[in-house]
Amino acid sequence: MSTSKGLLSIGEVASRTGLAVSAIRYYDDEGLVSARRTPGGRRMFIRSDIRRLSFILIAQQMGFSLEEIRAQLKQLPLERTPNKRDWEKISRGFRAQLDARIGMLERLRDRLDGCIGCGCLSLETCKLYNPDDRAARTGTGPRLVLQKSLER
Amino acid sequence: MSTSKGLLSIGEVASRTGLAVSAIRYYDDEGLVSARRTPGGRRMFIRSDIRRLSFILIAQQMGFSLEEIRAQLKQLPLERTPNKRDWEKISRGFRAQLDARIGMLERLRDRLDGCIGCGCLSLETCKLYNPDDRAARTGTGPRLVLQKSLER
DNA sequence: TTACTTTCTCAAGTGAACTTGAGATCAAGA
DNA sequence: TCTTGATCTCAAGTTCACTTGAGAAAGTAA
Repeated sequence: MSTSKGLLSIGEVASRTGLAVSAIRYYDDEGLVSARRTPGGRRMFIRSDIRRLSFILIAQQMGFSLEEIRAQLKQLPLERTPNKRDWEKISRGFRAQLDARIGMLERLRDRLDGCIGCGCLSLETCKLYNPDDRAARTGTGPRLVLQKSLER
Repeated sequence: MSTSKGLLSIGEVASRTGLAVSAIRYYDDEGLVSARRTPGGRRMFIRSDIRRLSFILIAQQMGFSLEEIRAQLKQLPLERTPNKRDWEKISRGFRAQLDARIGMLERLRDRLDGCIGCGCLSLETCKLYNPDDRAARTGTGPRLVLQKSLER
């Protein structure tokens, strides 16, 4: 399967990462990884692409969109194999975002304790509604007018 | 606007919750709320529907899908106005899920500290990959084969 | 009654993140 | 060389959570 240069076929990458072949092709099209090609036109991956794809998986599980992930990955060099320092740089920004997300959920939980229990849940008075939460929304969901002004 | 019976029009509910009229109609179609109708066919909401819709908003912000939210809301009575005890029941299940989600992110963060820093991120050896995370995935994303067997 | 606003239904469109299918080509073993 | 399996491209389909648009009917204020 793997050639003399240690490159990996898409099938091999798929079985090592657990991703579907179609998903990997999609990420390649979207520029989240960039596969080389054989003279015949087949994608060939370097070993560190597995790490790249793994990063995508983990980040998705945390709730990041591919767009956000793309932004993080831009810090990695495409030519040379990323080294420990490269990954550490990403890791820090990543960790910060993760902390923020955890903090948001914790604040929400705390407010929940004092709030749903009391049965109020009324928009005007309830502390559950504050811009903090709304700004942090990810993915689809009702488009609040308020949200517009909070987009960065 | 509001009739003698204290019912609310869809426009009024929209302005009180911050939701778009179209979103409220959608939730009604999906059975997340159930509006009564005037003889003319217009939706009319009872006051506790505002609380219901507020719940939907909060739950979405926490990352729950409408399907999961629907499941939680099934515990509420549709006929009578839900009382404090009704809401408390939901709140407990809700709080438990929230704790689980926070716990998951925290475990991820802890592993991240020892893992991305080291630069391994290799699927075979990396502790970042375990069924715990995969089972908890929400929304779209790569469909892992593994995930199938973990769906409940 | 007229005018105007709000709401109605139904069909179709949107964006994210892929998957599926068709038909063709590439690469490797018997 | 032949056959088989992996891979290719490109277009179209899928799910979620809605939004948009068109055309019609309901309610309300003057």
